Amino acid sequence: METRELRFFVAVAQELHFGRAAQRLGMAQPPLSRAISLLERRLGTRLFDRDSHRVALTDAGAVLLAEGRAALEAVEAAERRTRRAGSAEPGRAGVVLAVKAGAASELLAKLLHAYAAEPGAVPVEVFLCGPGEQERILRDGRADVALLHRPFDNVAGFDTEDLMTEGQIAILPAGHPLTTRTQLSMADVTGLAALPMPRWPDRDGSYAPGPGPEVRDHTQLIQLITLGRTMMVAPETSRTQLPPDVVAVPVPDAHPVTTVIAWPPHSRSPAVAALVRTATRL
Amino acid sequence: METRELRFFVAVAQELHFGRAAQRLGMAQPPLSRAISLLERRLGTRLFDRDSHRVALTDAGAVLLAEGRAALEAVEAAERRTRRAGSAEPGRAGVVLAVKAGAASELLAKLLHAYAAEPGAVPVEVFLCGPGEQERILRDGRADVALLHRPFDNVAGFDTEDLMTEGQIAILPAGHPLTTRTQLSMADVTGLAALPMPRWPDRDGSYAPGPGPEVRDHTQLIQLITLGRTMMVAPETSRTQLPPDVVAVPVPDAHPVTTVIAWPPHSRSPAVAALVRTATRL
DNA sequence: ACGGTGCGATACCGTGCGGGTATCGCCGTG
DNA sequence: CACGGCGATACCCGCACGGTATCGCACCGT
Repeated sequence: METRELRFFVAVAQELHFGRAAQRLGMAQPPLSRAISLLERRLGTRLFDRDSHRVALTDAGAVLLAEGRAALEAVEAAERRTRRAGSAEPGRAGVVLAVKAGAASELLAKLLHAYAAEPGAVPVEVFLCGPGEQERILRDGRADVALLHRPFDNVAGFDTEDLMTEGQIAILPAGHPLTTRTQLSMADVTGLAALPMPRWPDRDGSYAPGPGPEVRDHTQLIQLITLGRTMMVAPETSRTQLPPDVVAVPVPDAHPVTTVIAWPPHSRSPAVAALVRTATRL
Repeated sequence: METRELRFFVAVAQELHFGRAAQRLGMAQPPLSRAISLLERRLGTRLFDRDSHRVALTDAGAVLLAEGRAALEAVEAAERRTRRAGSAEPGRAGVVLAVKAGAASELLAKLLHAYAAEPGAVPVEVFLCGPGEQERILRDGRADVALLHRPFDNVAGFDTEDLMTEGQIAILPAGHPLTTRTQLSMADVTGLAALPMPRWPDRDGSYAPGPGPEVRDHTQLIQLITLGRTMMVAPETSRTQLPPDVVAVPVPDAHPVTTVIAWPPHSRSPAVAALVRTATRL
């Protein structure tokens, strides 16, 4: 199976419409139809149930959609990582480390400092990204290694080492009634009609419906908290980056957050290995 | 990047010889040379350092070899799983479970029995394979889920759930001096010149050099033990399948063996999920 | 009931790319 | 120094892939 065919298939499977899929692929509809039915013939299986007015995935099609997406990502990751490895002087190829902007900054600083002192250390480019984006960045090859946060980030398919575990705190606007408490429970902070939790964008950039404000990054969120529009529950160490006009209150029963260092399991990079070794020794 | 190009590249990277690689690919050498240099141009990077008498991987080439192999495996897995999903009647697609022949037989029986009793259970095909082969079978899509044994099998890249942990026993020919002992240490059993550990085939079917006999499956191995030619260290539960003319002695300091159920992290199969759920509840 | 419309399938055509053969250029070797 | 082995280059050919035109079908509205 060629990646071209897989891309065709995935486009049709997403659109469930040959015409629109063809448009998205920048081609005409007939060759797309032909390519799909040729693929079906080669696989010995229908991938779509289609009459002239509806297109639906078969069971086999659903399998190919899940598996094929993963495969396409692997191919693209291979391409990106090769490009990156090639655009560096030989023997000194850097690594890209993906971290959530504003998270684990102290740990990150210690890690970078300790790693730089290692013999044979290589330049580390830090790729700052939005919440939950590290996973995608690491999967698609834009990064070689990442700091993720369980249980928020999905670490499936990566090798990981735990680095630290911490409790969470609620971050509230100054003067809010709850700020007088010395600690809160999750029941206290979820479902506050006056202070709904913010909504982060999905992978495709869209927002799920809900009462909270739509946010895109941390500064935006902090600003909305100071304005008394929302609140958040975050790991304890984020306390160090808060402005003076918000208040942090521990939430002992919130799920503890574990910061892990993650890398693709087939990584053969000595630099990634050294970075991981350094991280686990902190 | 197309999988065709990747296959070309991997062939050359393995052979480090354009002529032989072309032969293996069933094509002539010139188009292969052209394809590789076109790929290099598209990636903006040399993949091989080559003069007229030597071909060697560049750093970028090494990256592409590791990443590209994983990507090709993902594509082939997608293809196999789709074929399998398509060759079953709709809604009743079976699952393939890979297990090492002769291992965890009691656990396996309990699992199959318990799963069959679940509502919505689906036929489970058991794929019996040689030691360490499960990983490959699961990675390349011939199986959907597998029972693996840490620390022997490499579970990197899979999601896993631990099922059981057990100690190991040494399996010796009856009458051997060590069989009088009530327990042994690893130091006792490794490096016995008279009873060298057997050698299992590599993934490519070849054997590493060493003193032990070359074995291919369990019955062969057991027979060699009864003949007094070798011995083995195996999980405790394998005791139930031993013939009467061998002796098992506990080895408390051997690394404990954990049987895990493993599946590809992107699996969307409800049947696999149900099987895993059943397994963890045993 | 019937023409309209939207969509996938089919028919047919041109071209560019992938593969083949012949040959060159380079270098290590007896 | 002639030879042989190997990768690169030159050139040619066939076909597979993509485009346009059109068909067939099913669901509409009137």
